[in-house]
Amino acid sequence: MDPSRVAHWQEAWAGAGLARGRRVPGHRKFYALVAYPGSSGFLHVGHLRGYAYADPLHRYHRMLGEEVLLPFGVHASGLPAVTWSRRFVDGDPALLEGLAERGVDAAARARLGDPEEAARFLGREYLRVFRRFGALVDESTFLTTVDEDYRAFIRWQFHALQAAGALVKASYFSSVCPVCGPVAVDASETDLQSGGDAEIVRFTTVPFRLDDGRTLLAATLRPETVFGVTNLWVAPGATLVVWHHDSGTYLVARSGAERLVEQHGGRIGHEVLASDLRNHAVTTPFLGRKVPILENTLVEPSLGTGVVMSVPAHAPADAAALAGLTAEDRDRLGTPPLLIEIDSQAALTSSEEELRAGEGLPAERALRAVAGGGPLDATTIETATERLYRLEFVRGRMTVPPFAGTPVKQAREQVAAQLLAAGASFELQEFTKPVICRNGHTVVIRRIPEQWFLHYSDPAWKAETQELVSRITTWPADYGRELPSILDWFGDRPCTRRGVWLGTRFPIDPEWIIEPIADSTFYMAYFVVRRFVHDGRLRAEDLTDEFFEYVFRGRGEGERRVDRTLQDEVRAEFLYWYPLDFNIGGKEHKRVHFPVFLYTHTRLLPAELQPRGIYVHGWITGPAGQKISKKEGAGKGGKIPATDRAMEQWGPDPLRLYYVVAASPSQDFEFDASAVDAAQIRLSDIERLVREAGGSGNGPPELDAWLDSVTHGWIHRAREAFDGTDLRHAAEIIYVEVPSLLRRYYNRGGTPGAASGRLARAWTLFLSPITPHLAEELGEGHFPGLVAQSLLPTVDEFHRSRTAEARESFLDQVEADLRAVLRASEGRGEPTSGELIFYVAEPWKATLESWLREGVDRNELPTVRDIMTRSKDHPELSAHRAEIPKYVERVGGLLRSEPVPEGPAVDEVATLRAAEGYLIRRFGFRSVAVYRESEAQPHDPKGRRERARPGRPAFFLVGRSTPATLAAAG
RNA sequence: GCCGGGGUAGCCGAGUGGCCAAAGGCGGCAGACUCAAGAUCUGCUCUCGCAGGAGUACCCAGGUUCAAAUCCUGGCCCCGGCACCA
Repeated sequence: MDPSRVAHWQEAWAGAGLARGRRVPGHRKFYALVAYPGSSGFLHVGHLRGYAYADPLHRYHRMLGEEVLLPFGVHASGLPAVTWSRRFVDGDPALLEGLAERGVDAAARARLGDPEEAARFLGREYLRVFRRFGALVDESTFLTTVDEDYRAFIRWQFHALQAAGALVKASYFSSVCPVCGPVAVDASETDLQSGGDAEIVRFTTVPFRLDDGRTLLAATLRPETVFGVTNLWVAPGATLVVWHHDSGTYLVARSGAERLVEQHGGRIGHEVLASDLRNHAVTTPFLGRKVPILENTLVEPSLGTGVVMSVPAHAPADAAALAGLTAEDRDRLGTPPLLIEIDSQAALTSSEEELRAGEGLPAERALRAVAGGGPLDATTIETATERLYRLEFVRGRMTVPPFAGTPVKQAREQVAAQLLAAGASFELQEFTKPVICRNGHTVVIRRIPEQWFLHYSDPAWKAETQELVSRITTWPADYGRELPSILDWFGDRPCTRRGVWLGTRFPIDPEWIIEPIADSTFYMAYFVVRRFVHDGRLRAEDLTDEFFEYVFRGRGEGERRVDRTLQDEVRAEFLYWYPLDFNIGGKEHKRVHFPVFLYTHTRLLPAELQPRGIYVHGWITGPAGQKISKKEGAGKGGKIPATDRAMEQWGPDPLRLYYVVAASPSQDFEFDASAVDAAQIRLSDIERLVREAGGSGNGPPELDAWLDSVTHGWIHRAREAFDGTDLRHAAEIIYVEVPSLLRRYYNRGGTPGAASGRLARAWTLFLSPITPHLAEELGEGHFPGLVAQSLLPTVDEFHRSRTAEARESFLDQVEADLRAVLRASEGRGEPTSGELIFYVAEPWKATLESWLREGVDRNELPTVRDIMTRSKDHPELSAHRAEIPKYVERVGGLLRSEPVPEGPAVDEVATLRAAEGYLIRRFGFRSVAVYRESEAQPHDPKGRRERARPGRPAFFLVGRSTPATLAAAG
């Protein structure tokens, strides 16, 4: 189609007010949305995927005569808009180029230094892109989460949650930049310069008392090995510091002390040289043994506390370090105690067995297994450690009292708990690598003493949400099975932050700003209200708690200042659109957004207003499956085109079809321009087929009947697919199957006429949900209004003829058989033309096959003897007694793997005769003759007629090489 | 480790007990059209086959079944999430 027509149709839809959701009492409605995007940069084609599902679904429902609403907003909360705005101010070249491409003028640019304005700008930009993609978004819903009315809504939401007991206060560990405030440490590095992939490790610190009352704190991930400590390690020449906490005096390395202060308070005192401790001994917890403090180059003072427990029996690094000790020191250690043994019953993998081979301490054996006779370098030690830790953690049991027999997994927790309970032990969290914030500061983990949480661990709330999960529909269904375990793990989440974020001030304590995830859990309800604000019928100051309590929950009298009937109207509107039919979002939402969305709804609304469905889609990735982000994706020359470039190159319809068909919705897929090309070609092919299909004449009646009948079939299946939100399957029917049906109609001798015109009309309508522009173009002049606002055809408009379908299936089978024979001979370079003679099976064979089929269904093939006996009562069979045994032998085994025949019997002779011309055209035969088996003898030099089966006529290709003639020629 | 999902033809990717030698796309081959290229259309694209068939095949090894890509057991390998991240 002419690309310039795209804008024309988009204007036509706008002009008809199609996108505007209307409440029509008595009409069914469909309300679904795409989880709103964050305002972090320009979109690339990957971001269109959600709308590639949402818009077709809405269009489908609209064409069922339902009222539909597809809202749009932008999630401006948090840091992304702040960062983007700062990048603008800093003159980021890619960003400026993006602005230039979009023709953003100086006046508009002047506002972008304000993060809130930047968020609004990006929101309008996204809206423009989605509109250009053909999505019918109701723009009266458009909002950002930093609009005043939205903030009023969020304030109500938090008051309501508090009243419902959903907010609690507790202390909390958070990643914080000491200068800029809290940051999110995650791979997207939205808030960070580097270190987004850092993980948090939780050390247990184990206290070892010196005789003078001071305590060394060793940091460990394996507190259960405290029973096997032979000594402590510190770095050679290390300097420790004193950490004063409550009444305790602890010795640790400086960076560890700094972390302890962040996480547990206290203060750092004077320095202590580790060499001064050289001749001291410390007392181990639990056992009270005296062990020495030794130096070891493997100790990294910046990790943990810089003090390490040595457990030579189970830690390869410690075992390896023994070799470096003087004989005198080694004597002081004594024999390393064994604490853990591997369950002898456990079935070990070969790699696990390998670790245990040989003699000596477990750590020594592991070292030998990994080193294989080679040197004990750092990598070897690390690998041995990793493998032994895993083995003992999974399969090991403690051998020392009081934990003898306890699995290591449990012992670890119990030891840590007992140490903590005894005091003088602390949990110490740290990153596995340095994390640097956007402004270049090192991010730390800090304890925040008074933090507000959403109390998602509340058993009653969780149970209610689980109950909701059991009722909702998810796509893919796997996600529904996964959700209960996600909720199981779901704990309290902090819902406020401090820092330079965008968001809404926490109404209970305005010092805080509500955290971005927490302010985007219930906005689906607010979109309905937003339309009234947009239309000027409500003002932000009207939106009080009383107002929302009434509108969303029917409680109280509402807000006095707002007109009563207006308030009732808003309430009615809310009750009309709710419950939400689908929340559509990328798979990144599976573990946070979707769960909290469900949580919030269960707490705020009654059962009948709970969401009905969640639709999860995968990502569009760059080459090699790389996730693409907004900041890198749209760059020049990349494989992932910017949205505008893609729309110019292909237009929206090929992209929309590509998205729907390219992969299952839940799959990620790599953007592939050549596949969009293919979609475009397919669409122009379809356009031609539809345009050529019109006409008034009739084709051969049996073919027209077939075309109507298969149209009945595909309409039924396409509707079913849409109803089940299986857009991909629907698209396969509409864009792959229908054209091939129409082509077959023509191939078989149908001509453009009334029948193909009926199909084309129905087809045009079904093209509309996924490729709406093309559908309008094809429907222009053929429908009273726009195609997009027409009703889809029903199956009743097309008569189903099983006879016609059976006839064509029969012919299909005949063709397949012919092709198989021709293919074999083509390979020998034989000519394909000649005379074709059919021999149609006699009815007695059908009777015989039905008997055999009965046997197959009972899973016991009748014997020839049974058949012969039974045939005595059937004259038409007994006349062929001589042929029966051979036939049974040949066909009996085949039946099992053949489909059960269905549909009415076909008049094979008449059908083949009617298809003579077709077969001549298609295969290039000189002539085609059809005989009943019984009359065929004079025309059957090779005795082929015996092969005839019901539905599978025998045939003979006259004038072809045969073994006999070949032999004669040779 | 825990939870979840996987390993399908040259590639991507459908497919959950028989209609599966396996949709669709890409790539490849042949033919048509064309001065030619491109585009488009048609057919083919595991192996063998002097007749509509046979053999082998959906990570590997076993098993259940009349029948397995599909169910079960074991193994090897891969991916995602694991908590505050929109």
